Amino acid sequence: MNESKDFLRLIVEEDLNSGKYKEVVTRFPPEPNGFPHIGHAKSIALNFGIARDYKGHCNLRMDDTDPSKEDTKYVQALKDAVEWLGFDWGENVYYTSDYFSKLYVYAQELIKMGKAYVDSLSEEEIREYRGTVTQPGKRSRYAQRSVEENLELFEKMKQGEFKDGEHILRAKIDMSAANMKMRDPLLYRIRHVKHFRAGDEWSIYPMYDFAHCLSDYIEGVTHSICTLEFENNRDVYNWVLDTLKLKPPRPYQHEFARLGINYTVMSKRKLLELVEGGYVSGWDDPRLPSIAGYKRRGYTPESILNFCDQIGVAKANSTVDISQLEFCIRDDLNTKVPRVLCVLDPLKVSIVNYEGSEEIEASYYPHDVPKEGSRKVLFSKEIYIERDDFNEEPPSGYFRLTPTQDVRLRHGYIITCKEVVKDTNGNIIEIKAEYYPDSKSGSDTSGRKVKSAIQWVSAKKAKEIEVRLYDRLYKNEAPESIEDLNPNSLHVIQNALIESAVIDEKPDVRFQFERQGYFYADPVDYSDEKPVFNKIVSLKDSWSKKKKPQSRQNKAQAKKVQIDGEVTPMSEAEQALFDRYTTKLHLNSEVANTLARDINLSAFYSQALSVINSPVALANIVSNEVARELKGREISELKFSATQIAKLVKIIDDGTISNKIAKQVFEQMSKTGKDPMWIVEQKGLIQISDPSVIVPVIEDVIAKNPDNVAKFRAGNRKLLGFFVGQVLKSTGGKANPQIVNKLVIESLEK
RNA sequence: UGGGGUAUCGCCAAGCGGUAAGGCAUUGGUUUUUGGUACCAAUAUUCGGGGGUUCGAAUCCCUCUACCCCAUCCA
Repeated sequence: MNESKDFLRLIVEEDLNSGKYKEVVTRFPPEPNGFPHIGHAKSIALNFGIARDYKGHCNLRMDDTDPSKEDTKYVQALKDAVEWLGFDWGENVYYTSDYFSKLYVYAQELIKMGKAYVDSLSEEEIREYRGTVTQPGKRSRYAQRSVEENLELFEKMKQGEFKDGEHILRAKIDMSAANMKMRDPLLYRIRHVKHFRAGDEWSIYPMYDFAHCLSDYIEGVTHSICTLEFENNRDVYNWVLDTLKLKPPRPYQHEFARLGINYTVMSKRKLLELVEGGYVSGWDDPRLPSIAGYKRRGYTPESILNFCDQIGVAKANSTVDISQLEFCIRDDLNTKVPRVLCVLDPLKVSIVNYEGSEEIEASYYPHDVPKEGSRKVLFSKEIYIERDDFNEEPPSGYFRLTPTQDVRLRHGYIITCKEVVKDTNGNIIEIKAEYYPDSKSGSDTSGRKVKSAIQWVSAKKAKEIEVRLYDRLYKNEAPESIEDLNPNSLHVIQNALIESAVIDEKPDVRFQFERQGYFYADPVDYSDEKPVFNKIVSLKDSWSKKKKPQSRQNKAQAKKVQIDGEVTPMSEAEQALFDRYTTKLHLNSEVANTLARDINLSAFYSQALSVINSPVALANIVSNEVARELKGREISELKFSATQIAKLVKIIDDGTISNKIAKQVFEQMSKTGKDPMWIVEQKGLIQISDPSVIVPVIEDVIAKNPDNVAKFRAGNRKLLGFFVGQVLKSTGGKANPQIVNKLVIESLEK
C-alpha cells in the first residue's frame, strides 16, 4: 500500500510533535443540500482517516447555514454515506445551526470592536462597490454608522423587522484588498425562511465565511481541511478568528484538490440535473458516482476506501482514470465472492450422444481463492452456452468452440461441434454436439487438450433472470453537458439464464459470473419471481483488447510548443546598474539581472561589497540565498547583516569552509543572526581538504557498496553523486566536495 | 489585467541538494479447467520551457509558459 504520507498528514504530525495541539480534531462538514458522491468519500476518508491514524476524532457537521437549499433528507443521505464507509461520528452529529446563538454573540462582538457594520446598500450596489479583480472596490456610505446604531440595526434584523435584502452585516476589512474575499465580506443576511432544524426562530442567517471558522473553533477543530476553491477564503477565516482574539488553540485551514474522475461528472449542479431531468433513475442510479449509486451498483465500501487511499491527496487539480476505481472493486471482490455460471445471450446446444442427467459438484471458488463452498450443477442433454463462445469462422487466436475446435464446459465435459443448425435467415439457432464421456472435469482420462473452458447452464434447471449491464454514463472523457451522455450506458437483458443454485440457495448477494464480471443482486428490484442482477464491473478482458487495440493517441507528438513571453524591460536605473555589474564587476548577466531588478537586493549587495571586494562570490550568494530570505520582506526584517554576509564570503574565499557548508552556515545565520565564523567554530564545520583523511573514508564507502561500484564501473556515471554524497555524509558534510569528487573518481577507476 | 494556487510517465502520485518510489493503464512471459487471479519482467538519461548558483539541481535563485480558483446576500 501507499507508504508515503500525504502533505496533510505531514502537517498534522508536525503540529502534534511541536505541541501545537495535544490531540487532532478534524471534521467532515458537508452542506445538506445534495447527495454525497465519491468526492465526498475522499473527504470522509481523509478527515476520518486522519483522526483515526493520529488517535484524535472527527466530527460530522452539517453546514446548514442556507435554509433555502437545505433539507433533512440530505442529512440522512450524508449520515448513511459516512456509516456505509465504516466511520463513526461518535455521540452526535453536529450542526452549524446549533451555534446560531453563539455566532450571533460573536457578530455583536465584532460590531463592538468596530470591525463589522450593517450595510444597507442594495444587492446590485454591493456588487458594484466590490470592484473587479483588477480594480479596487469602494466602501459603502453606511460603513461609518456608530457601534450603537449597528448593534441596534443588527438586533432588529434578528427580530425580523426588515425585509429580505434590506440590510446586511459585513466585516470591515479592506475594500481595496487584492484578495476579493477580503473586500468587506458579508457576514449575515436576512432571510425569512423556515430552517429545517431551527424553524422560524431566526430571520437572519450567518454566511459561510463567518460561520465555518467559528464552528470549527467552537468544536475545538485543529485542522480544518477543505478543497482548493476555498484558498481565497482562508484569509477571511484567519481574520475572523484573529480579530475576535479567541482563546487559543484555534483551528487552521488547509486545502487539497477535489476528486475528478473521467467519463463522469462530480458537481452537485450537474448531478442534480441528471436526476431531476430524468436522465437517470434517481440518486441511487448505479451509473451515478453518488455513494448511493455505488452502493446500489454493488461496490463495497472497502473498494471505495481503497480507491481513496490509492489516489492520494495533493494540491494539483487532477482527473483520476476510472480504471483505477474498477481495479479496486475487482481486487476486492476477487477474493470474496462465489463464482457461478450465467449465460447472458443463450445459444442452445444439444449433446446428441448424452442421455439422462447428472449432478456435478462444482466449487464456488477457484483454486487460488482460499474459501470453501460448492454447489451442484445439473448436466443433461440440452444446455445453453454464450452465443459469443461459438464461432463458425473464428478469427485467429480464438480459443472457444468452433466446428473444428473442442471446448470444455466449465466443471463438466469436453464437447465437440457436430452440426450447426440455422434458420432460414442463416442465423445460428442451435449447435448439435457430442461429449467425450471420459473427459469429465476432475476425472478426465481422455488426454484431450482444449484451449478454454466456457460457462453453460442446463436447459432443464436454469433460471431466467434480468441482468442490467452498465457502461460509463458519458461518452466523453471530460463531459460537459447532457449532450455528452452515452446513449448506451444501460443495457437490460430480460432473459439471461443462470444456474439454479444462485436463486435457490442464495449463497451470497455478489457473484462473479465466470468469464464475465462481478454482479450484484439488486437490493430494490430483486424478487424470487424476477431476480435482477446489476453488473458491478467486467472482468479484465485481454481477448477483446487484442481484437481491437485501442487507438493510442500520439500524445508524444502533440508536445506543446513553448511560447516565450516578453520580459518586462528594465528601467533606466536598473539598466545602468546592470551594465555596471556586467562590465565593471564581471558578474554574469543572469546574476546581474536578478540583482539589478530588485532594489532590495542591489542595496544589500552594495552594502556587502563595501566590506569585502569579492564581487562575483558575493553576487552569487546575494542573488540566490539572500534573495530567498528577502522574498516578500524588507532588509530590516532580516536577522543577518550585509557585513555578516561579507564575512561569510570571506571564509568561503579563503577555503575555510566549502560552498556546501556555507549553505548550512547561512541557514543558521538567517535563523539566529550569529556571526558566520562563530557558527563555524561552534559546530566545528571547518572543511577537510587533506586527502589522507578523505581517502580512507572513500575506501570505506567503496567497500560497503560493492553493487554500486560495479554499476558505476559498468558505466552508470550517475552514481558519482551517490558516492560523493556518502563520503560527505560520513564526514558530517565537512569534506571538501571538490576534492572528494576528484578522489572518488580516482578510487573507482583504478 | 490584480490576487491566490498548480505543473514529475497515458492517469494518479512520492520526492524537501547526493542512484527519479509506488499504484493504475499498457506490453511481453510463467502458472491456470475463468482469455480472470497470482507471479516475473519491460516501461521517465529526465521532472512545463529557458537561464543561473553548486563538485552535484526535480529540489535553491531568476525568468517565461500553461492550467485552475476569486467580482452569489451559495458553500
